[in-house]
Amino acid sequence: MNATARSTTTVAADAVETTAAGLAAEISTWFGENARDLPWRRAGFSAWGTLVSEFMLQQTPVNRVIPRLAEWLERWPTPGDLASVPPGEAVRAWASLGYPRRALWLHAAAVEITERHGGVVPHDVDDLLALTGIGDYTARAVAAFAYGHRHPVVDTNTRRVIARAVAGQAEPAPPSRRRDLEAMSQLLPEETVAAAVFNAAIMELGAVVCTSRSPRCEACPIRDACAWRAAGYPEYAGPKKAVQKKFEGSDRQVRGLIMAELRATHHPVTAAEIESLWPDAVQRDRALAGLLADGLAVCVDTGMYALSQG
DNA sequence: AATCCGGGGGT
DNA sequence: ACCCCAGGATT
Repeated sequence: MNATARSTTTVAADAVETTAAGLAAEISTWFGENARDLPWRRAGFSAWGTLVSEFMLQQTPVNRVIPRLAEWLERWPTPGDLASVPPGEAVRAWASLGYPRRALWLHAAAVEITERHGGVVPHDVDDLLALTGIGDYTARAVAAFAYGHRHPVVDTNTRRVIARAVAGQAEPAPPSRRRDLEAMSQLLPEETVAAAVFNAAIMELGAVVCTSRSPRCEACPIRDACAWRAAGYPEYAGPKKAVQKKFEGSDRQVRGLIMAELRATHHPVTAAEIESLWPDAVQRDRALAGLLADGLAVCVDTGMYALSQG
């Protein structure tokens, strides 16, 4: 059952109206009064800034992104500025945001924007999707937030809010591009500006109120319309998410140690220095080989490694 | 559809 | 200890 299907129910005057339009209006009003003051919400924030922020926010929490974003935009205020430096500089400046190939991909996207789009971040979702490292979420987020275009934007927060408020389930089903966009389209206001606001508003609600664990339902603007609440907060019955392997002792940890060493120095790192980072030679070699294959590290001489020079 | 890919903070 | 985080690419 979706919000539209429940819309025939007459509700008390002070209750949240449970039409799609009513839900969107309530969430957007709440957002207007409770939105966090984030850099990418400042007036005049550039489309390039939005794109950089969205890359950084791919699996890295807001609070860790903010300081790096400021550094990046001061150093590389346009795509052309980033495109003009070696990719290794982007990887170094990425610091410990995690998943450093995002830095490589962001650099590649900057080059593509410079070469194919005259240095202007494209408006068109398909043009954005064609850029390295930009997928379904980021393409729509840039089009909607940087340029105000009307597109459904679906991130993990949005998926969770819809799963609860509309579908009455504790957690969203595994991501499905078509289903997720369809569900969000049902809620998205027709009017362009209202749509852009709502895209941000529902994400914010999921980020600060309708959180994955310990949701703050008492502070939720649509608690009276929430299907999950109405159903008595049933537990999630769908397929279990795969338990991610523990970080300690993983290849990812070893890759991270090597990358930290490469970032820390401005001269090539020797094989001996890399050896000192991890005792297991097989795993160490596998990690280094992976970094070389990914282009995150390069072999500048026999047994000498560095960040990508260009 | 499943796996891989960092790192840090909340519970 | 375990979970989660404004995901995307690859197989």
